[in-house]
Amino acid sequence: MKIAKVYTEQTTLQLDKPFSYFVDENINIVKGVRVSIPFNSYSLIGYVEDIEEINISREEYEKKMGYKLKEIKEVIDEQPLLNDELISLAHYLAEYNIASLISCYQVMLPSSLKPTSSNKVEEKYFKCIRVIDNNTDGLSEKISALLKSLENKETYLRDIDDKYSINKLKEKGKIEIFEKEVYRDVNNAIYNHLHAPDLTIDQKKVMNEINNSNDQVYLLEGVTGSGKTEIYLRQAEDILKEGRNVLVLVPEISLTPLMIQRIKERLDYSIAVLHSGLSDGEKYDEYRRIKRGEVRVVVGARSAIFAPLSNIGLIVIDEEHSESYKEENAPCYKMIDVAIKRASYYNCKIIMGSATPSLESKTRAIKGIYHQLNLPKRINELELPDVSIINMLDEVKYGNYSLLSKSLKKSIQECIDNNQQVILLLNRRGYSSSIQCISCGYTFKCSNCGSIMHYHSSDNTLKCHYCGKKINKPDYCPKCGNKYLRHLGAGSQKLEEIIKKEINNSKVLRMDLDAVSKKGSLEKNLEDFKNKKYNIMLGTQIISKGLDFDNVSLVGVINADSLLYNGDFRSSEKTFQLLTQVVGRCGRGNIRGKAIIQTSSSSNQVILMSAKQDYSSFYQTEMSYRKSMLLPPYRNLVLITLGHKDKDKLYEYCYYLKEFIELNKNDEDIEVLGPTEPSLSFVNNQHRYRLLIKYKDNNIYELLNKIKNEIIGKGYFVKFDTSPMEN
DNA sequence: AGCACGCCGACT
DNA sequence: GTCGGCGTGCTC
Repeated sequence: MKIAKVYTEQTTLQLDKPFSYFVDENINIVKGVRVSIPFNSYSLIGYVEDIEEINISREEYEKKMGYKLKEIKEVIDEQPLLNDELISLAHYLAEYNIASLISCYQVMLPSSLKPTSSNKVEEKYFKCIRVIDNNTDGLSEKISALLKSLENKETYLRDIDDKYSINKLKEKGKIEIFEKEVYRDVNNAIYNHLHAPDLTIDQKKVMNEINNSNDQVYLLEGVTGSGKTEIYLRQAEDILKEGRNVLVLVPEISLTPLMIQRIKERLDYSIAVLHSGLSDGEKYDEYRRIKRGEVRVVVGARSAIFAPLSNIGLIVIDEEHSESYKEENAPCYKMIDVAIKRASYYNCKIIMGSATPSLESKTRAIKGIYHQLNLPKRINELELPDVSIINMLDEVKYGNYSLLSKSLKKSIQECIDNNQQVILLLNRRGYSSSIQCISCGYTFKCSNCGSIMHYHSSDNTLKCHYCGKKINKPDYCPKCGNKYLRHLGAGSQKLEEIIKKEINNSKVLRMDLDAVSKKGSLEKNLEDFKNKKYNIMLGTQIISKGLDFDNVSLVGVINADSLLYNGDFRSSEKTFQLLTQVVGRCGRGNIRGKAIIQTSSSSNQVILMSAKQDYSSFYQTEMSYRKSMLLPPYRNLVLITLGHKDKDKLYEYCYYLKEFIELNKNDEDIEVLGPTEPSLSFVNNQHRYRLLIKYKDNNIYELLNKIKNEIIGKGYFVKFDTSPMEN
């Protein structure tokens, strides 16, 4: 008798175990496919983890196990969805991130192949013509010419205008029309081939260092515009020549077109793209092209790390420090961890580059876990932009309440008058933010722990997301008594209006989420900006990375403070990275770039250091802060988010759980903080609280699994994050 | 998670 | 009497 061990599509940890189903002898089934199954009183999609051959009867098995077996209703796939490497990767993901196995399979697969009941995508077919008899006897001149033109190849019916003659040929049995599968083509642009530029001395040194080393992970630290991409391209070229494949990760969907262009201009190998901006159909097709071995290079955002590419010879991770490499939903994986796992399987190198490496990665490089590489200078001896800092408090003092300082306004106008282009960064934090006194720049800090407090409009309070302290929002600034308290983070539409009104000849391109989410519009917008259809690009963080326009000579940062005061221990790091990146967007052509940073904290060290692009000072300063506060990378964190519709009950349970952890921890170095309210404290009709575990080098997984088992079945929503980016 | 079952209050 | 609120328990 055959038994299928099936995981249901339900991602809850409570159901994170296989259920046995009876498999009829006549059913063709292999492990690793999706099936339709009856479950409890309803019907679900399941994933067949294993098929077992058992030599007792169904009745005996049922008696022994104490439950009735149900039968698989339908087998959905013929072939396994994933190969052995990716199956074991799913198990690793589940274990490492304390997530259900099925949720791991679901993030790894494109939605059309996910084991869930939601939408299905089908292959796309075009009608295609094939000649079966090329004898032209008795045909008119026109029709025989057509038949000749169709010979020895397959022609899409839609490419033939003369449908009448085609029908004639078909009637006479000269041709047949069949359905041919076509891929939905997502990156069909063709670029002119470019020759490789000469390498700088630094670049040569880096290339040699990689080629002569057997280390696995390389951290390529290079200032903006230092030619990191050239290193990726050269390394990729060598690997592709050897016959091995290359996986390239970029932080945002918006950077894929540019990366693909760079690769296509230089390397003549087939490329696939994978990111969430593709339609389900496109993703399905790209996925299968990769799986069938039809592509050599895959470019994509975070989830592309699960591309079914085999024989990987190199993984490139651009802008290594990027937050977007962290998945915030279960399984809350860190892409870099997955990359390292896959690289060890294929025994290949990972090259990750950044101008501002994350503290974790830099620390690993210093310890020698990663191999440090440096590109300290911009190529062509280009100078870094000239950066000035504008104190917005002074502007207010002199009666300018606008979002634009006089100096920035003047520079924008100059730039436009000289036919050059401007990038303006407007930082905005969506749901909750801090508030700041417009007059003295005071921001509210928690009196318990010194963290920045968040404003919550629902009950007009300020809350500390670290220790949980909550106060009512004061009406006046406690420092200077001013009653104008401004929310950090103003809208991009407002700024667009101001610019249109105050700057002559401005042609503004607004790049916010709406502009990017619409399919194809991003590429078009970037292209239009490159072709100077616009002279000002205004946007949020998406414009800070990777963009490379020769004609941009001015970068303006509207409000450098908004990230700084978002109440997270990584806020300094994020601010430094963002400012350094965005300043690096200008002065990449022949003109020396200029950057203007507007801030209400003009003496803030982080802002001053990013203006100087001084990564090493920043690293020193921030590390000593992290050390004194016992924060990563000196400590590891685990964030447990719990949810329930009854807020009081949830709060009480959080305290119970905190106690539970205290009792079960086997090491004094393990500390539990909270419960605290997350910035999104009410989701899907559920309240949320979080507990934060801090630990040093202990093996925490035994404890985490105990916690998991304690929570399971109590009716609470739970999410584990073993490498949280925030607190 | 999602569904059935069951126990209680307030309606025609 | 019976409709529907949600707490509880189970899923091969």
